[in-house]
Amino acid sequence: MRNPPHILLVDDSVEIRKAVARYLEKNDMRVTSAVDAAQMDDLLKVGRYDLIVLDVMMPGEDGISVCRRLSAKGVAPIVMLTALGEEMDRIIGLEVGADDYLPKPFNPRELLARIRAILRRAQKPEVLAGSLTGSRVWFADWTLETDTRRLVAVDGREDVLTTSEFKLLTILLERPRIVMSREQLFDLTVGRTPAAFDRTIDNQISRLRRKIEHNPGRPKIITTVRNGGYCLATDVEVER
Amino acid sequence: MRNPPHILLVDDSVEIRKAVARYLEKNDMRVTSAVDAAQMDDLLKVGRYDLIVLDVMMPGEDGISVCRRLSAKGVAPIVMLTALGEEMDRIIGLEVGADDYLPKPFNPRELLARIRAILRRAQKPEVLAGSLTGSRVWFADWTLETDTRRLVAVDGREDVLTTSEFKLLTILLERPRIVMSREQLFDLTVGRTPAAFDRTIDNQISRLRRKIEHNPGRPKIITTVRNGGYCLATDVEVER
DNA sequence: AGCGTTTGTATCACTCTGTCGCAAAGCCTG
DNA sequence: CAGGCTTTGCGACAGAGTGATACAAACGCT
Repeated sequence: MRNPPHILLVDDSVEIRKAVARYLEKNDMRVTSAVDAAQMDDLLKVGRYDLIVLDVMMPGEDGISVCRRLSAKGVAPIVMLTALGEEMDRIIGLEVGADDYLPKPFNPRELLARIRAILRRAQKPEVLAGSLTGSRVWFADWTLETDTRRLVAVDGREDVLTTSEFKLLTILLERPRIVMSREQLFDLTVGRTPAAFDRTIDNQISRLRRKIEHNPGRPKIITTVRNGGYCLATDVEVER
Repeated sequence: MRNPPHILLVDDSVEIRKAVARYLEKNDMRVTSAVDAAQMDDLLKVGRYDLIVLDVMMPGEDGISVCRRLSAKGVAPIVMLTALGEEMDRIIGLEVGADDYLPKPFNPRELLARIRAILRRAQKPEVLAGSLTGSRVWFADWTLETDTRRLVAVDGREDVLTTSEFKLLTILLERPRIVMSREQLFDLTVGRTPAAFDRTIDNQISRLRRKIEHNPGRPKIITTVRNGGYCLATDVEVER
């Protein structure tokens, strides 16, 4: 996580925006505010936030709809602010994908505590999120130049990966030692959910192995996990 | 996450344990209960849980202390149950490292919702070898390369373990000299509770022994504990 | 449009793993 | 110590999962 966590606060009330922003800033957080969903979208286009605090009752697109939209994309964890009422049930039911909610009126201290709790939880996976763009990546005895998609071995051998081989390898390199299901890999490479019995990933892995494994029959870099998927079984170092 | 999430419930009241367990189980979760911190520690020694529900008021070590201890080790996310409704205590709960809290009396639906919210966020990617990831493990006269699942003997013999053999062995290596029941082993390898009379683990053990025991008929590394389970009967050393 | 390359689908052989069943081993009772 | 019961070990088998090949479709380049 970047040092002071950056909170995006969406609420139509000036008083609340001011009060919450001041309180959170006093407690080592950065706060950017938006009055409604439209303004929030503009901010999200250009910036990254660690957490979004979202009012349910807003003019224009309401908080529940916004929340459903955002959480599907997994932009950032979301805390909803709700007036006591029926909506709360829906939020508690998690149909919308919020990570927590707080009934109004709330104590800013409690908001702070909840934000911290969520950020703390979100911290772990953060490590994996780094993109490899424009870097050089070392793994096993290969170096991958991510801008040219060229693979260079320590012994001088070299090879160029195709687009999808590269994409697949990159995804694995970003998550070393983590078992990735075929479904996840398909999703991350193609961007869709695979049909049942789709063997595309198997094939891509097979082709990738032919290029990077010393002995493709006994793969050491990309291992198979039966009923699980595939796993990059080496350390990875990124040179920026 | 392993299939149905496994919840560890710690509360000294029988009624609460029963009610909560029944409700959560009805909603596709597995629940294991402990009456106090000591019993909880025993369970944590041999099993893995996706989330811990922890009562604050307990005889023996109290919930706050337990929570501080566990959250420092990052065993699992924690939901605290507190009888005290005042805000102060709630916040203390969160600052002590709980991931959420719920004031008693609570609606089981709400507990379920919060548990789901936390699990969704916590979804830890599966790692092949748990705490042994990326290391080399010495035991008996074998070395296990956790990267490649390769076993190398001092005399040069070597072998490659299958995914489930590897998983099983890893689990045992992480708990040397501790008797693990078939149920626990099944849980940790497959992620579910075994059906009655399931012989899967027996078989896996048998296959594992064929690979690692000098004389599989007289096993010295993995010993059988009648009516107990199996136990790794050697010292283990991990080389990073 | 024509060519080579890349990617998806179908298929077959092989491995892995859960289940079944029987035999062996362990335990208890008398 | 025999007999009966329970628990465990292990071989056999079948079904599912996976790797590799072959081929067809899609793509990109000239």
